[in-house]
Amino acid sequence: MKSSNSNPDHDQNKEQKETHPPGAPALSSHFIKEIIQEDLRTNKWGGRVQTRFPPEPNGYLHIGHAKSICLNFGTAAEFGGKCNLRFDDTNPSKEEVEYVDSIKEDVRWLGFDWEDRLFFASDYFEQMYEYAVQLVKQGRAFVCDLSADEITQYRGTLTEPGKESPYRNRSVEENLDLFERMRKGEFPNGARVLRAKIDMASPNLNLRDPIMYRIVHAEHHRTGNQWCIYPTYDWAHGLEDSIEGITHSICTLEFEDHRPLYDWYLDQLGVYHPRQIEFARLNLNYTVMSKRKLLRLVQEKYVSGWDDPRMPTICGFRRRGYTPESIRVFADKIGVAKRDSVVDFALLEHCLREDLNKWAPRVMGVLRPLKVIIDNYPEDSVEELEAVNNPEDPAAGMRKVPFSRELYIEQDDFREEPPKGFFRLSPGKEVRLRYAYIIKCESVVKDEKTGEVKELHCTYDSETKSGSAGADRKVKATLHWVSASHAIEAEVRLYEHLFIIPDPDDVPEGTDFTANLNPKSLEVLKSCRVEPSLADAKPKDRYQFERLGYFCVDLDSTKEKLVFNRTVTLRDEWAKMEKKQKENK
RNA sequence: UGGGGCGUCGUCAAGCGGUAAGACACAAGACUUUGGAUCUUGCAUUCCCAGGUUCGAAUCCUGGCGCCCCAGCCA
Repeated sequence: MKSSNSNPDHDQNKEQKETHPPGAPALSSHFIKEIIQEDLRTNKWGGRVQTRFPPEPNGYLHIGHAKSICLNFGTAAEFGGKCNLRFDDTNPSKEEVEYVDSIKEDVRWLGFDWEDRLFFASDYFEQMYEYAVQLVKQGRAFVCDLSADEITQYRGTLTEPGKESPYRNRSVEENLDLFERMRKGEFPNGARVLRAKIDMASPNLNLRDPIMYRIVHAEHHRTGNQWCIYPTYDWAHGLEDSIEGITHSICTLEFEDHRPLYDWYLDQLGVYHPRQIEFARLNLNYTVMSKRKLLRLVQEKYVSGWDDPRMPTICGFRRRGYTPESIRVFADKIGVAKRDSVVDFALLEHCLREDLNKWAPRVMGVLRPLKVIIDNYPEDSVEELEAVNNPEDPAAGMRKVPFSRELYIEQDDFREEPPKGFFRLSPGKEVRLRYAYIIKCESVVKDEKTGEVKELHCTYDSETKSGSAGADRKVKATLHWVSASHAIEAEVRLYEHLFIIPDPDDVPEGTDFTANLNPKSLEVLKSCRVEPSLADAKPKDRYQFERLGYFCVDLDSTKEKLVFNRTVTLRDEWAKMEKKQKENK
């Protein structure tokens, strides 16, 4: 990861960098770091720290993978070590290049660099085959002719031991011959497998003569038709780690039961032997994380695709406007432990706001426009008002915003009958327009039939212009606005949690997680108005729309038609109050 | 009922025998031309439960209880 102290330039009219340099290094500690520190102290690995991120290219990466990526790349970097990007491509029937490309893009976007260490399990197929031959020669592996069903039956159950395969005691010569012929393609899919000879009575099912190779006549995205036998995960993974000289092989909890097998293979072979360490995978409330469920959301069109801004995929968060920095900080804050947990989505949003607040340029945009006419403001006059680009960063400078007689404000900022605690605009009340004047609502024009508020007639106090002597008069609220004739029309896509309840899998009998999909997770507003300084906004640019939230220019956006995604709202005390008031009724 | 893990604030999470960090969330207040940001304060007499060891236990021992994972030729 590169680090830099230079301040990115966030002037609206200049290029916005998509990513921002990482801040201070993480300081949090966890049990894996302790293991590494101890190993460094005892010089167990000759002072090396070598990790790897080993995705299977059978789907898109999600925020759970981000935790693993940050753990593997981040921890290695912290101890002066290296982390490999390795594709675990041992199952040609499920894997595709589309996925390897997206995975590389996502890891890079998160800010990590595998340098020249891009590896594929398939690069080791020949070596793995030789190791398998070695095990056969040692009498620790055999070719089994049982069918898949039979193998299942022979395996026994959680409480009963399994039975040994009738093929278990074939001679080394016969096994060698059969295994070679498996490789040559003499047998159809499923006809035979190569199995390790361990212990059919082991209480750990993984040790009941596990399968090392299966016959799969399928084209592999990298090796083509070179192979028709493919190694299983358990057989392959430790070998991959061993070949690459991994020191700490970090994986998730469900592989804890596999560690004895990982160790057994490496011990039998007498080769370099990394240490496998397991940690709890990330769960987030209000979303789902399993590849299977994510795939269903895409295939059944509940979302527009893998990069739908509501998806917990890395590309989804990217499109939504999340920053790599915020995800890295999040990964650090959630910690690493062995207990199952569900992290509050609010923490991720907190990390996002914390980052964006520092540098996102402020602009004004009105989502649901309400026309305001300043009756006592000169008809043809236009003032260019000074606006601060970012109060958190004086270096971000100022910009001009045009002000005129006809404006738009937010519909939410006006109430004909203001509820308790509402101190925005209402009939007879005063409010400040940001960077402009204090205005007073004089009258309300409504649609005769529907009663809908069409426009507001106001007057302004010319003595109260921002920055002037009379500007210090206190009013309860400051509203954002745009000049009607200068504003640019834009589409804004509003997002909420994809699911309506914290645990999407909490469903009544007979339904599934899709029953908890939030019908309001996407709302498209077509006639929003944004200030003219946004005319040159390009996809991926991020802004804070004052008082509303952070927004990101979407990939669909064009010069003619701007499209924004709401990345995250600002914290909103009033919304909270209002919600509480409603709940109390 | 076999094996492997795990149980500390609403949610994450430190703690490694010396008397419960921190973060998010929440609540109250200050400040504020973003009801944003910032600041201040509050928020586990108690660590799944019950015994025991000890001057002293969240940490050690014993016994319970609860949750997660494992019976793919997936990873």
